[in-house]
Amino acid sequence: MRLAPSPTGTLHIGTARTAVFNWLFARHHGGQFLLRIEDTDKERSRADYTANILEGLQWLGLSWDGEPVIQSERIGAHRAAIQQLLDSGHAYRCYATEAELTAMREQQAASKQAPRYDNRHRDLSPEQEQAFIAAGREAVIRFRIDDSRSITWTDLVRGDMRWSGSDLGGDMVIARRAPADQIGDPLYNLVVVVDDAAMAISHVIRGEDHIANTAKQLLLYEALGAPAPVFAHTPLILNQEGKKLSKRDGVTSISDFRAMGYTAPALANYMTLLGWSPPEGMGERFSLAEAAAVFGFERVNRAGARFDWDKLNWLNGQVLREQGVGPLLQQLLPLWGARGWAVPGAAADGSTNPTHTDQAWQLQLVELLAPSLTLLADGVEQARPFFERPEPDQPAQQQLASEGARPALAALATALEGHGADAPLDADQAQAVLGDAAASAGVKKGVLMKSLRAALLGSLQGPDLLSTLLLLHRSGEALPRIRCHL
RNA sequence: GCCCCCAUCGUCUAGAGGCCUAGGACACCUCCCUUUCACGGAGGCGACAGGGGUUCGAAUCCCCUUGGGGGUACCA
Repeated sequence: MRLAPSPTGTLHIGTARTAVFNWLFARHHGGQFLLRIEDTDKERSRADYTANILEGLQWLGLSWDGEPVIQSERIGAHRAAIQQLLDSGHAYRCYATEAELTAMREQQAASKQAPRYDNRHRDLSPEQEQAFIAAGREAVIRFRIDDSRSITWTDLVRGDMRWSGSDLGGDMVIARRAPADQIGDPLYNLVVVVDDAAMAISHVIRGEDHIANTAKQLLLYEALGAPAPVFAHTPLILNQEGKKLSKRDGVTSISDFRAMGYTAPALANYMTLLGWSPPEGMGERFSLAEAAAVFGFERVNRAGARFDWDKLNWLNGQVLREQGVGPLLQQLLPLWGARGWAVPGAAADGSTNPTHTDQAWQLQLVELLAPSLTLLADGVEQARPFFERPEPDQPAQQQLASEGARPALAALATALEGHGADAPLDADQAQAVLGDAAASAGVKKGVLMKSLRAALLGSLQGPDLLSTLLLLHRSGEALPRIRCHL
């Protein structure tokens, strides 16, 4: 198997999904998963894109075998193959100019005909060729496509496929324009076939958008005398409108998903689910390794699948929680650190709160926050009020200004002082303190709780209040936050 | 225009002629848990595009229609 991305952009989710299927199939059968960087389009290829693609695959856990093949380094083999096709009469030079071809297409369009090369230079006499050359014309190299040919193959996803040679658009260009005594830059279809053959690829697994290329490539394999691989054309990932997902659809790069806080297991899981369904009883939450154990094209769907953020989000939340608070804390720590939180001697206000660097305290905080996380980044914003004193939002301000709020908080402050500002506080004790405060202030406990939440978090929504109180009390923040609203 | 492909809840899908009163997941709604939100638990809403065949019997097979998608480069 192989993945053959072209470094003309960052690792796209469609490419990544193709990689997933290749990887799954390779691992399932104990085959090899190779990489080939298709950088023959010098205009658009960039080294940083190659780096981005490799990084993305690595991050997703799609390990490949051996060193990636750099296609541009194989130009010798490509030229040799073209020479072979020229020698065997499968290919020839076409001297038609850009302008001539454009005119031809316009004429075809005007008469409502399918645009195609009319094979005008297929059987030029040596004299005619000399005339073109003498006139200073350069030539592309075209591969003969017999209109009467029928091309068939059995696709692992789509079953028996049949293509007519006459629907391939005429003799195809396999080398760019160049002086007639040279071979110009080899083009995609030729290069893919030469490289796949050289790499001994047995199964070509790629997107549905390559189906038409398959017919052309099969003809090339035949002319080159190379055995053709088995093909599997997977359905495409569609956008909300049901069209092929493209860069224009916003977030489509693996690196973007990563930056947004999506985890590799969730993304890989989701991409696998887009077009493949696990066997009965397996559930929808699985690792790549688990999927590889049972993967096969029998369970790959034929219709395109729309990308759905809701489900990805759900999966990501699942993954975040399933790993447990320890690993979750380890992932959060760098993000917190970037904000100056939980870093010894680098608290946001310049001071140091020793409790913030206490691991037991941190673990409790993560445990408190975990249920509400969708993205890892949520664990930053939601942790904020535990490291920085929050500015109450509108609803919280209203609550704090409401009747009963101040007496309730005053009573609570007193009760807390009575317990001891520095004395350890456990859940039972906190409940007792809360009960006492409500009673002595003569307010309903609901009022007290709501007001306390507003004072502590600056918001009427948030994690479990009792645990929040406990955590903030330990960091010495509970009492000050209550007092400042008195 | 031409060629090819596809078609089950809003979305992703299960279903390979009787196990289907069409199953699951996400989303949505209700309830429970919880003096908030979320998590979790229990329910609910919700689909075989249409029309012809074949068959004792069709979501499953065939044909047509409709709809959607992909391709049609001297890009990959």
